[in-house]
Amino acid sequence: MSAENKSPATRRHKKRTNDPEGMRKRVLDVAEASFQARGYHASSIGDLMAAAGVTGGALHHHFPTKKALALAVIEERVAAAVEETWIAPMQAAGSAREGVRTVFEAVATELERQGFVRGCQLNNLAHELSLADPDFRIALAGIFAAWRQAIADKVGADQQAGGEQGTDAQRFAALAVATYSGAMSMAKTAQDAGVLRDCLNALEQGASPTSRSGAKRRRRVLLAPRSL
Amino acid sequence: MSAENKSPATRRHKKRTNDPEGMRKRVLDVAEASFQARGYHASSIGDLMAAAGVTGGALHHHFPTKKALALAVIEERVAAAVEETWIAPMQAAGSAREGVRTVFEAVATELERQGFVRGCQLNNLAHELSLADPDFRIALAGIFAAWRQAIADKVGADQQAGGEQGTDAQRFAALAVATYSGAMSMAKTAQDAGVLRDCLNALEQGASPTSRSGAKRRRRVLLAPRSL
DNA sequence: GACAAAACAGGACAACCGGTCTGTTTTAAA
DNA sequence: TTTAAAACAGACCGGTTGTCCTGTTTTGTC
Repeated sequence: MSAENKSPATRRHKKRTNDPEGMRKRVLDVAEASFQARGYHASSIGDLMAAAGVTGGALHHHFPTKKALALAVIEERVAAAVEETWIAPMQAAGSAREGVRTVFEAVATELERQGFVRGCQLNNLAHELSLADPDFRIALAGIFAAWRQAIADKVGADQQAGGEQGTDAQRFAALAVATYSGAMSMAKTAQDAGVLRDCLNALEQGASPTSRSGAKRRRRVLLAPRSL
Repeated sequence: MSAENKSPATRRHKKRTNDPEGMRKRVLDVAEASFQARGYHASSIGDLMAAAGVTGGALHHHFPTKKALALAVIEERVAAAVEETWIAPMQAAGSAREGVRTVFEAVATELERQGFVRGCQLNNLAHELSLADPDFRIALAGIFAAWRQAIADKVGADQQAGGEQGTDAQRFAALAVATYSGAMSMAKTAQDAGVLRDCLNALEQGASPTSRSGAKRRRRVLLAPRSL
């Protein structure tokens, strides 16, 4: 099966192209996709090798253990995904609330377009790996913290611009992240992205009672009387 | 305790107490705990057998496959956990918002008492198994639906009592469940239940923007949701 | 008591997992 | 050119996985 490359310029057939960066990227691509679709434990390195078209020697050269591979996926790919879909749009938004709405709607639209819901990469791995290994947990917690901080920073910017005076930035950020994460969890389980819009609407409508127009809006709630 | 020597023969037999219900319960107990602590794929049936003190034959008699065992855990234990910690307290609460607050605080207090966060059983399994098998996904989706419905029903009851007139029951329920699920996800990853209180406070403070004057509330999402 | 079915014991097994090992090729510095 | 290290190939191995199988004991029914 040789005698394929008989170009006179090439004296010997180099059937191997050393491309460490490219090979590493291919492995990370496949691992990222498989971890998302099947999870960490359900993804065998044999499957990953076959899907990426790499040999065991090559894979173990770049990632000595499966844990190292997962850690690389978390630190490089999952963090980048959160950066791309949340942090950057949030910084580019006109306000924190506008940014949250934009991301929710963009994700919902994208999910409806592609027809099925794979879930949030960060939450998927966080649930499976947080208790499995402290290194995993710390890496994942860092991404959550950066995500929340980006939203809180935007609220802080809004406040310096005169808005959001009654808002606690950290709490608002926690609520936004929690709502998104939980909504994605339900969307994945129900295979229906509609719950994302439900949550966004409920969030924007305000969670405080009777915060509708017409009457004086009373915030700060705390239910008044004990009915019943 | 009664008759050890029921047989006149001197050959010793292992005294075996046939207790199908008890053995089944023991297996479910161990499986529920292990799935919660380590997840489905990371829990081997060998470990479960050892922890429950049952043999392979016994386990296989009650649960032919690992999938059947997990399905039983989901339908019997996870559903019961949601019923106990959410649905029943919600029905017993004075109002929907009061019920949500009560549950959030109760869970946060309990987590702080025991010192670490194992996460929400439903969400843990939902993330790992929703895409793994349609049977898993449907069973888990049903629990999510019942959970949301219990909250929505309470909002409906509040509305019939004169309150919550401006609230969309379904959306409110989705938001409550999403917030709890997402907050638990962060709490598990950070091993800190404080985010539960942050989210609850943000929820009660109201997420509606302060500066928005004209409440242009839209009733329905326009995008026609594609099936799936 | 007879007897079929349920309940349980425990070994066996093939497939698979993650990791290691040795060897070969490519690269780049000296 | 020499040479050491990096990059890659591919076989190999011990342990584990989930499941199946045969056999034994208990239970319920007549």
